[in-house]
Amino acid sequence: MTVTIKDVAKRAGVSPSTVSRVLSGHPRISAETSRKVKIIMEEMGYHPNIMAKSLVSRTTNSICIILPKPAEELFSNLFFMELIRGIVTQASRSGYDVLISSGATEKEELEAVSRLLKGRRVDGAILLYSRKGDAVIDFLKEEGYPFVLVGRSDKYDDILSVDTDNRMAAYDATSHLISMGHKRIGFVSGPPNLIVSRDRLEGYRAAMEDNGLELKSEWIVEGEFLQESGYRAMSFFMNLPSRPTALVVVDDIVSFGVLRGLSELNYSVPADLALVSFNNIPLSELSTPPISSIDIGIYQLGYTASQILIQTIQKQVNEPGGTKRHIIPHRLIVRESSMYSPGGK
Amino acid sequence: MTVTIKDVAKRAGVSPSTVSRVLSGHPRISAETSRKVKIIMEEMGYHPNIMAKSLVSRTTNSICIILPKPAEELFSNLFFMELIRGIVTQASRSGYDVLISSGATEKEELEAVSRLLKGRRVDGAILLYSRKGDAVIDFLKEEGYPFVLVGRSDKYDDILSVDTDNRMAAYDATSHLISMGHKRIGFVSGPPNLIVSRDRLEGYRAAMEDNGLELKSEWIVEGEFLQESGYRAMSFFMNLPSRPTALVVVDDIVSFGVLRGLSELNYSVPADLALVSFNNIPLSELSTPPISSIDIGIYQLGYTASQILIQTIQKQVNEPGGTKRHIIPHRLIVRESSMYSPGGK
DNA sequence: CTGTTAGCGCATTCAC
DNA sequence: GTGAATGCGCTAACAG
Repeated sequence: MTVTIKDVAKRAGVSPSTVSRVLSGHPRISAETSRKVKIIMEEMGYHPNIMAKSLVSRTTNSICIILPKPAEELFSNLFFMELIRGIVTQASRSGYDVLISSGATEKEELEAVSRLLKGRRVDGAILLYSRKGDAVIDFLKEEGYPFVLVGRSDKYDDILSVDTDNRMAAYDATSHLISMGHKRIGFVSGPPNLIVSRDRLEGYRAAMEDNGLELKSEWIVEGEFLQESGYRAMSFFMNLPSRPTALVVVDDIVSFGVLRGLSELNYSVPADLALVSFNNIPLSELSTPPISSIDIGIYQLGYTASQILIQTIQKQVNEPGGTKRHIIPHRLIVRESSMYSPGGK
Repeated sequence: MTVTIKDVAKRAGVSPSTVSRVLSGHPRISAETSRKVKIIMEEMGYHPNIMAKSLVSRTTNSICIILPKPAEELFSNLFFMELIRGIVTQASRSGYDVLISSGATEKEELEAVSRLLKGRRVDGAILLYSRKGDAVIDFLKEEGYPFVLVGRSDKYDDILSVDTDNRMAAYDATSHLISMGHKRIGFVSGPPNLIVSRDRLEGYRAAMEDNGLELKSEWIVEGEFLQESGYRAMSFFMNLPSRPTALVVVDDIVSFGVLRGLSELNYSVPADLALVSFNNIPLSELSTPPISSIDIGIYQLGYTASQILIQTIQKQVNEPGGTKRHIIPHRLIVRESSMYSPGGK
């Protein structure tokens, strides 16, 4: 049923090697033979067997994406799909296929990665998250497989990664609120075991300190990347004796919860509480009021991750001089949720 | 560097065939040999080469997902990611890998599918959309490759597919509005070349007719699966001499645009215009007001698609008696956007 | 320029 | 029960 090189060769009256040479665009081949073989391949509907090719070339022309397991519902959907789009687009352009993998537990995740890399099904991997003390990173680094991390590792400084400068992004977001005249600014954070939560919190702290503003621990709450987290935080914040007039929120989705919470408590945004969050998902401009957000270029993050991974794979050699950590620039999109100066200015 | 069966065999003092037999759980093998070999495999860190395995077994244990090319921004993100999650989860459980593919144009898409299937890199494919007259479907059907369509084909009745009963779903949504006392009901549709748009429109029409309600062509607008479509539709609808009091909207995302449009025109939902839409994305309950929506079980759609594809692949034989079209049940989630009866009831 | 040979790592015949 | 041989489809040396 399947048409092989051998079949084509027989039909064309040449040797299999010749056909193979035509396929790979070998230089030392007569133009006429090449043309003839190509026509016959077309006629017979020849398609190279990718597996056989990989087996002998010891390279698969494909990479894999490791989806994190947890139930980060909303966050995952919007954020990861955009990331995946970037990765798949770039990989396609470079002639690479993308394999998606996930595991129910961290152990399963590791098994999947191990099977894929050690079984030589893929040439490299992209990790879409950065937890504290991640076993998958340890494995990949130890075994020396090409991989890139979207995010930052707290353990290793010398691994390939693509990231937002989250510290600076949070600094910028906070500074914006300060420049609007806010002095009491709170922070709604994400899960403390994610590096991104910690980096953003740190940036917020730095901005507050640099501007000589008070930093109250009760103005900082931790939660998930879920709207519920923002929702719950509100009943807490608004009952504080000295409540903040503005909030930096770790993710747009959480902001949606914040908005809902405030509306139920009959507070209005931005008059009672101004808001800036992160990621600038498309829906943040559709909420009432539209949310100010730091755009981190998610698609670009994915696109770049794929690019540097494939470069690394093709280079073989790990040149020690290369940049390991790639930063995608962010920018603040100011919308209605932060357009208010307290103190009646 | 790589450990092969041969290496293990040499170290264990047995033949490669024996090791292979242990690997595949062959029955005629002495318990002791089996144990010994397994230990050595563990010690040496043996991992089967997936490519070599596929080459000889003529099966890859992987399937591919074809992402549609267009820029269906929001729709894609939320909807497809959920679908993918369902597919990947089920495939993993069945021991299958999932490959994601897309093309910039329909031609590229076809090339990718062809390369993957004909090149024997995957055993089957899942199509995530259903356009009118899709060339990819023609190809897959003609060549006899296992595939399943998430959606419905207008051309073939006998292909494997997983779908919502969109006609009935729209009928239900419309009936709900009618039962609330609405008589002038409009419909905001999606791209007319997508089957889903047409099915939902048809269900709306049927419900209107069955209830003896007038069906005005100016109450129906077509657009994209984007919030802009809903936004634009509003300035049109609300300027109609006899404007509808309720709307069935083809997708939640479009409803977001509708809400924004109405709020800018100073109309309120549901008092001035009641709303029901489809897909029940997580954010539909977060908007103000929360949107009534038909939940179509997106994750389930993906999960089922993967399941029947893999079943088909493993069965080899296409038993003619089997069900080709699988319907995932939907249900209406009533929220504030439709909780209003016109005429002051 | 072209043909011959020898594997890539594995599974599946056969023999014994 | 186990070992030896053969081939999956292809590429990469070798020779000419």
